[in-house]
Amino acid sequence: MAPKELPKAYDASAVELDIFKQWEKSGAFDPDKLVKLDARYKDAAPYCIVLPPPNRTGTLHLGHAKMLAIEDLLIRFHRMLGDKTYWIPGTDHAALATQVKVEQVLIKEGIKDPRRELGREKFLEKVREFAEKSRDTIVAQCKAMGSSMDWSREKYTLDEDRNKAVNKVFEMMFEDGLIERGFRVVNWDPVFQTTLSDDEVEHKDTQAELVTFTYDKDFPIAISTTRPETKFGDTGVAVHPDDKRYKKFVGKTLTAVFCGKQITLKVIADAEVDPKFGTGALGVTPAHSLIDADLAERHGLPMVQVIGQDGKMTAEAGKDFSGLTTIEARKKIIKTLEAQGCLQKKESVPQSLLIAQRGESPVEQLPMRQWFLRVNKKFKLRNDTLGKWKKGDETTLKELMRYAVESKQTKILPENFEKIYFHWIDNLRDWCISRQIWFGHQIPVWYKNDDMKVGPDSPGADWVRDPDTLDTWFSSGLWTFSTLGWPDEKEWKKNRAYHPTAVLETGYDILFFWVARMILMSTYVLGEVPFKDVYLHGLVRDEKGRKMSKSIGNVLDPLDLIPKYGTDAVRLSLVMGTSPGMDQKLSEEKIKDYRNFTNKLWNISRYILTSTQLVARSSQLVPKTMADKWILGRLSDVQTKVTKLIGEYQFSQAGDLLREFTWNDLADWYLEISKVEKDKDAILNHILTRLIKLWHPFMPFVTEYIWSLMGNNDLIVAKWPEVVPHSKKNYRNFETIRLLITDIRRLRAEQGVEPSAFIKVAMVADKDAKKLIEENIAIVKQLARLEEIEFVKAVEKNWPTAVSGKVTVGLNLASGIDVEKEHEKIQKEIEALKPYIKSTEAKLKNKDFTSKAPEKVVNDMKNKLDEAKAKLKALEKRQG
RNA sequence: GGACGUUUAGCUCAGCUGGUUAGAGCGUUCGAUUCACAUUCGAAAGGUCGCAGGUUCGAUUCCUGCAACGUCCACCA
Repeated sequence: MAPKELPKAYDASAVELDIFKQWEKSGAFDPDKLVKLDARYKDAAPYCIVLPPPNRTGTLHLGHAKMLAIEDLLIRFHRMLGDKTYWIPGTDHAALATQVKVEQVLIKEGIKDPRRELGREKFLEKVREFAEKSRDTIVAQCKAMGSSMDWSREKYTLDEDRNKAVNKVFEMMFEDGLIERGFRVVNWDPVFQTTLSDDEVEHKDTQAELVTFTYDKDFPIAISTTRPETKFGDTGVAVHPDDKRYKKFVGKTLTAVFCGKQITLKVIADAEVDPKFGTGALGVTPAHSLIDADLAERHGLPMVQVIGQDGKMTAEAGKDFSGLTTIEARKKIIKTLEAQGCLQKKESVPQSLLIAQRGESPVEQLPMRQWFLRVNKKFKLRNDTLGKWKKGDETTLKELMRYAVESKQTKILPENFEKIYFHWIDNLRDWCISRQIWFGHQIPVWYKNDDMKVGPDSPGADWVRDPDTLDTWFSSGLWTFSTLGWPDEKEWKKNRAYHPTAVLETGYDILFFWVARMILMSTYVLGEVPFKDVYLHGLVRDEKGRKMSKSIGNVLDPLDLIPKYGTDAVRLSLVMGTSPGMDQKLSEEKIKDYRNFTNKLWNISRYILTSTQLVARSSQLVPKTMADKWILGRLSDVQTKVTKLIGEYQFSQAGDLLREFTWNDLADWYLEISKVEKDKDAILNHILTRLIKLWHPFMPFVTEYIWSLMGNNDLIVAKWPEVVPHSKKNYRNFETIRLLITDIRRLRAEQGVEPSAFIKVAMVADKDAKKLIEENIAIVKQLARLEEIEFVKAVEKNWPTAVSGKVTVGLNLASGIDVEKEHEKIQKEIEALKPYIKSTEAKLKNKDFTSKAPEKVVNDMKNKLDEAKAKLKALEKRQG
């Protein structure tokens, strides 16, 4: 397209698709092909990011879009800096989440109980089909966002290579005694019929009824509980060791008939019991409370399971209660106790109910035979680890996780999340890793009678495989190195340099689920951290700060926004005005603002392209005027700061600086100046070239398009502009001119002067100021719309006047002005100035201040005072 | 119960290790449409930096307490 024909408004949707295809074709996404594009990538430093793999549960939301925008920004920045960038794409099978989703879909389609009706293989077929479709959608969405990932090496948490990694790590951990099968109390989701890890269980504040009673009429100790139905499983009563009321019972074994069931209770003393709560005695239910299970273990109490996996009472509850739901049983028990006269008190208390993370179903704690990863167990390290331990040294997984962050080998941003991370680790319990769902990595263990063998392949004909699958986070934990080829020796060796990866960028909501588990896996398997930095972004919320959800109907879909405003605008709106770890309120209004900015950049480029001759890049750049020196100085300054800020993950600040330079300095001032001073082709091209590069990581599409219109190709691998030193003096001088022009414009607006009219002014200026103005006389005249500037000793009394710096300027208006009003206005300015001068003088007289404050601060203040005094003098002179 | 975060202009947010008379965008008000852009341009108004103490020559910035809002964690049954 010839530049003259460029459309007035940038049409993102008309160009984005082609640009993306061009990038893909160029090979810029592939670290091994980069060198073909530019030789500087030959021995370049590796820079690797793994994409937090989106769940294959449907489509991407704005949180994903934010993640993609930030990661692509980093990747593009580093690619331009000359790093060998490798951004690894992939998706997550998200075991339970996906299976549940598919089940819902199938139920909607009329299959009442999909798993039972279809059977494992057919059901899994449906899940895989759904997952495949999700994957296609996700990939398309990532591409629409402009993500420059290497699509030729896409990974999946459930593909064959990842399965090898999972099996291998399972075997290693089993061998080291870290993974073991055990009969323990676990979190059980009765709706989805599977175990859950502690992190998948949430607490919900509710009101519950706390009942106080004795097990039967003759029982000497009363206890309190919110869950009477579990009391069939009580095997002990715990009291505080110093509690005098119960001292005589401690160590004794009592019996009772609880609602028709004979139970045996050992009275134990444990410091964990709070003597002030309730009656000070606690009925211990080892099978249905993790806390009680701990107590029971300490005191050797047996476990009696009274609630089954279906959430109903078992035969252990006696024939009157077995088969009832827990709620039904609870009501009946209270009634029975009341009738027996055992009930002492009923009161409403706040209680935090355990519920499953997805869905609202309550979670039961049940004893079950499951697989556990032991985080507090000592084991012998297979590698030299984190520079602290040698191969063969003993430590625990918890220690590894803690030291990785403590030693700053992994830095978390924002820093306060480190505290939260440590707190989580310190309270971490063994991780239940087996799930009773079908979609996932099947546990690589085989059984034959009492024999057990670990490994993916069947040891023989009579052996049966464990039907359970692994917690989805087990495979996600390996993501940084499983995607780089581990455990395949050849692949891993090839990619070794990319690990530890540069940065993990993700939402703070999965710090524990994922970030911590990656640190666990990587330090255990490799002896090194998975990434050097963790950048945690905040959640994207609606304009009122609410979570986006389908039920509220406030969801903004990236796929709707992109065609409407352009990808660049969507990306900017997710990066600007945000800081790490802080939630962001996003409105469509904001996206529109950045669409406007995209268009501004487009028009700046359009103007330069259509009004200048393309200048060869090699041509010497000679700033001629003060304005030239000013804008180049500004550009240089912005380049330095933006480079530094992006390196520090301060994207919003970097973007703000760029925006200010682009819109304010360049468009509003320098381009207007260029219309007056002329002959700026070389300098304008120089600025545009750099500007487009600096913006590229933020808004890749429009910049790449402009780049092509400038007759170049592959901005994506262009060299990040190097910083040229500059003198600050030049542009400080020019600021004086800008200030003067703004003052005149304000005076004109105040006086209602016809904006297009050229008027006469008089100025009072000292020698230096006069020289400065004369040097820039054409600019001042044009931008302030002046017909004539007369330098005088004093401005006529009835002319509207402004004092800026050392210059006093007055408008010579043909029609009369409101002298009274003018006088008042200036008087007001004088009155505002006086207290400032007074307080500043006082500060400067204070010896404590002048002796203790840094010299620069004192000097700056002196200068300010001088300026203020000069201004006051000029104003007072004006008033007569 | 513990921990963390937030509180700055009508709205959304900057303000990094304390140092000018606290900034930006949006919105508002006034004005402008041949001449890159009305997805625009010029100008203006608008803040006792949540409250109370403390440290300091100096506090929006550091410390303590309080309040409101939010988040995470948690074995008071």
